[in-house]
Amino acid sequence: MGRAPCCDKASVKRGPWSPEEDELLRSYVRTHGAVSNWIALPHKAGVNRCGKSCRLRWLNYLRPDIKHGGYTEQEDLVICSLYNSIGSRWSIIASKLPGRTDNDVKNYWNTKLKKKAMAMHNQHHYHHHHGPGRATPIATPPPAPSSYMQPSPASASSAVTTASGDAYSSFGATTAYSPSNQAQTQAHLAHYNNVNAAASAPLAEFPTPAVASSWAINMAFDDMFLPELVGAGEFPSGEDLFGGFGTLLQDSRAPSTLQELSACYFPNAQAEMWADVKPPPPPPGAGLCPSLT
DNA sequence: AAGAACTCCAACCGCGGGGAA
DNA sequence: GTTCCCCGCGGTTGGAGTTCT
Repeated sequence: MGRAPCCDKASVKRGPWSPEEDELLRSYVRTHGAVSNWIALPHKAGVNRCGKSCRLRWLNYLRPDIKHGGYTEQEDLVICSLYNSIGSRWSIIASKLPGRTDNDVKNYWNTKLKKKAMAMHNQHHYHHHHGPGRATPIATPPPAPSSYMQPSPASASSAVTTASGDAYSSFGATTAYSPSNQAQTQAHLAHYNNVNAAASAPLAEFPTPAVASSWAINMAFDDMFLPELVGAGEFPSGEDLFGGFGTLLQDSRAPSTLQELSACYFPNAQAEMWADVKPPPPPPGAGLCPSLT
């Protein structure tokens, strides 16, 4: 026994919306404010459409704050990282991108971003298997700011620790930070600091969006841990955006969450972007990016 | 120039969750 | 506790537009 249809599909119009229909819906919402009953709306607004269709049209197209197209590299990163972290929870991902809708983000991912990620994944694999001498050149990542790389005593991951080439697996290297690789990490840090000391530009506390973007472009997408790249149907509970970091998240001492991690990568993002990703209260002195605070 | 192939995205569909009765 | 109804979500589709051959 199936579910009763929400409306009489035979008697309502379907397909693309006309400007007149858009205006009817827009003016109704403008007059009456937030819609409490979408099923009743078509009759009240004089639109011969299914209520669900009206809701979708409003949410995805007519809302005044909607942005279409023109995704920035920062938004790409947010989408990739959140997709990696939580999967195809488009409404949640879209909620972190002001002006974007779940449908828009989903379409963007399916039509463009996924291909971009796959292309970079393939490029990385070629580079990995054939060596740098034969590989399609992958641009050298820009220097990572030392503050990125400072491991936290209480919690850290390769996402913010290692500074080697693999360290550019910043969105999901699979090896978590551990005390045993701290020395190596510090060596990498020193290397990066030296490199940057030699450079004219001093290390910024965070990369500018442009630097962050190019950095993201150059990072190993292999390490982004995209589920389709690793053949994972579901995300194991211990795996998340930052690879083995998930296990750290399960550690009650570890205060870090996507919010905090994201804040490391997108320091200029609006605070409310991450507002509903609540970290557990950090113990004193603990934190993923203590040097950044 | 024309048809095929591909890309993009608005819209549809069915399902699950949650609140009200 | 159960049923009903609506909302919101994620997956999928259809078709317009664009690029390729």
